[in-house]
Amino acid sequence: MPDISNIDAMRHSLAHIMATAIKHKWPEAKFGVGPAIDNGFYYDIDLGDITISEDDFPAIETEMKKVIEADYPFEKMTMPIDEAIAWAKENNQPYKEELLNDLKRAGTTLAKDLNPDELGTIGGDKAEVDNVSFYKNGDFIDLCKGPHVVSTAKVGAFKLTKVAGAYWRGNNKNPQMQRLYGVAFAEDAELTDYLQKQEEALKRDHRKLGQELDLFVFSDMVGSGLPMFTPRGTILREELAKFSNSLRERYGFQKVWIPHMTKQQLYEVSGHWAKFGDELFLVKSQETSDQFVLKPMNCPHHTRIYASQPRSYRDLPIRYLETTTIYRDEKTGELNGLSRVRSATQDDSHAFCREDQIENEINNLMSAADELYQTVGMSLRVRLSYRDETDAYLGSKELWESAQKQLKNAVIANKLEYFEQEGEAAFYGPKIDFMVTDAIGREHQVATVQLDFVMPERFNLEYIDQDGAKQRPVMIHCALLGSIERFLAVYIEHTAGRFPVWLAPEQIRILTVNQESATIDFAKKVEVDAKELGLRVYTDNDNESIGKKIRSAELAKVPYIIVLGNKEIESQEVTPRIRKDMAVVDVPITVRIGDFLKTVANESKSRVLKTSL
RNA sequence: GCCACCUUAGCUCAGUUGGUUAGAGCGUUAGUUUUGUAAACUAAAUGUCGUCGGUUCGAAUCCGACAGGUGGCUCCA
Repeated sequence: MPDISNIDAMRHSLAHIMATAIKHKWPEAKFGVGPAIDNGFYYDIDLGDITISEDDFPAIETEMKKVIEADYPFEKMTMPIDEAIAWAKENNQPYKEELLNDLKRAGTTLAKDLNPDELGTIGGDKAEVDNVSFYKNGDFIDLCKGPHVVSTAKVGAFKLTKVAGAYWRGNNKNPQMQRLYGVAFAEDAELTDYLQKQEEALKRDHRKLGQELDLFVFSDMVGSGLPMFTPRGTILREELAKFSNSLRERYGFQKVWIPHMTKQQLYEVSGHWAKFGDELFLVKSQETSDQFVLKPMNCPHHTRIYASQPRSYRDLPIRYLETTTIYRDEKTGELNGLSRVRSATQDDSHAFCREDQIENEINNLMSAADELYQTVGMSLRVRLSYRDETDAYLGSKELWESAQKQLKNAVIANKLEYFEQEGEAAFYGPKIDFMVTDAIGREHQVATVQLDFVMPERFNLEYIDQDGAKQRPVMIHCALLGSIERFLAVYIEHTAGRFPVWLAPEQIRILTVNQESATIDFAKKVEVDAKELGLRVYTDNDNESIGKKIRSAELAKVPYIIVLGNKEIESQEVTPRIRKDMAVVDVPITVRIGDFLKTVANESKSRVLKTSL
C-alpha cells in the first residue's frame, strides 16, 4: 500500500512519468516545470508546432502505464552547476538551462527570485546551489530537487484531465507552453471519489442552474459578459438588494442615485483614469466634444453629492447607499458566467466620517454583514488587511495605526472569526475582506469594507470642526454582497438553486387535481389570498397527471407545493409538500389553508431558512 | 488579450469516409383522458446546422476569418 503522507512525492513523480511518456512520443519535447499541485500535478511542455489535445490523452496514459509497470527506480544524482548547464545545452533543454543560469546567478538569494514551483523542479536549497540534483527513471533524466517515490510503480491512481496554455514562468510576455494537468491520489477509491465530487460541483454550476431555473440569460447580440435577468432572476436580485439596504438604512444610510456615466474629468481627478484607463468603456457624445465614460465605480460620483454643500462636524457621518451597476471592460478571456462580468451591480455604500468615528461606523457595517451572512446561511470570516513597513501607502502613519486598531476593535466587538495580514492593504487605506465558505467547502471572497484616506484628499473634501477649522473626512467604502452578480454565482452554487422562502422566485405552487370549474375557482381563490399576503404563487392548471405536475414543481425547486381538489374544497385544509432541505420533520402535516398561507408569509418576512410547518 | 477545445430545434444530444427532403428524447401545441403527491395516451409544429467567405459537381461534415462559449494562463481598483 502506498504511503499516503508521500502523496506529493507521488504526484511529482507522476509529472516525471508523464514527461517520460511525452519524451517517448515526441523526443524533441522541451520541458519547463512540473510540480505537484492540489489533487494532482502538471508539466509545462514546449513541442514547437505540435499541439497536444485531449484526444492524445489515452495514448499518453498508456505510455505512462508502461513506465509504471516497468517499475524503474528513481535514482538521484548530483552534479556541479556548470556541468548541469552543459547537460541542458547538450540535451536541448533551453528552459532548464535558463533556470540553471538563474540559479547560478542568483546564488544564495535564489529563494526570493524563483517561485516555489520552479524551486521544486530545479532543486533550490541554498546549500544545493553548487551541486544540483537530477533524478533518473529508466531512460528519462530530469533536473529536479525531488523528493520522489522509490520507483515508478509506487505512484497510486491518476488521470490526465486537461491541457491548457500557460506562459513560461507565469509572465504574459514570455512564450506560451502547453500545460498538461493530471489528478492523482494514493488509492483508486480516492480518485473515483474526487471525480464524483467534480461531477457534483458541475451539477451546481450556476450557469447551468441559471438556465434550468430560468434566472438569467446572455445574448450574442448584447455581448459577452453582459447578463440579463429574467423575471425570476430579478426577484432574487431585488430581494437581496432590499435586504442589504435595509440592514444599513437601520444605521442611518440614505439612498442616493447617480447616472451611469460621467465626463472623463471625474476620473482624472480621482486618479482612476491614469491607473485603470484601459478597463473603462468610453462613450462618445455626438453633440459636444466631451469624452464620457461608463462608471467603473461609484465613489467619485458620491463625493460630488457630499461636496455639494458645506458640512459641519455635527453632520458627520454622512452615509450614502446605492444599488447600482458599474461597467468594466474586462478582457474577454476572463469572463465567466455571473462571477466575472462586464456589467456588475454593487450594493454600494459610502460613509464620510471623522477619524474618531471610524470604529463606530465599522462596527455598524460588521454587524450588518454578520446578520446578512447568517440569514443566507453562509459562514463568514474576515481578513483584516493592514499596511506593512514599506512606504507604499498614502496618509499619515498615525492615521493608519489608529484606523487599523479601530477596524480590529469593531471586528472583535462583533465576534467575527478573523485573521490579520500585513501588506494586504490598498495603498489608500486598510480594509476588511469578507470570505464565505459554501456548502461544498469552497471559500469565496465576496465583499470588502475599505477605509480610504486618499479620495477625500483628491476631491478636496472637507468639514468644519468645532473650532471652525477645515478638516478632511475619512471615506468608508462598503458593499455587503459585493456585486449582486458575483454573489448570486456563489449563492446559486451554495444552495444548488434551493433558495430560502424569502428569496425563492416562486414560493408556493398550487396544483389542481382536475380541470373542473369548482377546482379551478377554488385554486384561483387560494392564489388571490396568497397574493394578498404578498406571496409569490403560481397555479398549475395543466391537463396533466398530478404526478407530473409535482415532478415539474420539484424540479423548479419551489419551496411549497399544495395540491387542491375536492378533498381540500371540503376540508379547507391542505397537506403542503415541503421542499426536503427546509423540512424539520419528515411527516406530512395537514393545516388550514389560511394558516398555511399566513405561516409562509411570516417565514418570508422573517427570512427563515427552515420551515416551522 | 494569449493557448487548446467547442457551437446542429427552446433544452440535452445523435448525425457513419463530404452524397437526396438533417434525426431522437424532453419541452411546446392540439386532441383523448379528469387525473390525489416525482413522468397518462395519440398526433402535430419547430432548424439560415453560430455568422461570413473559400475549396468542391456537391459542405452540418474540409479550410479561413469573425462572434459566442468552456478549461487554463495573465489580470481583477
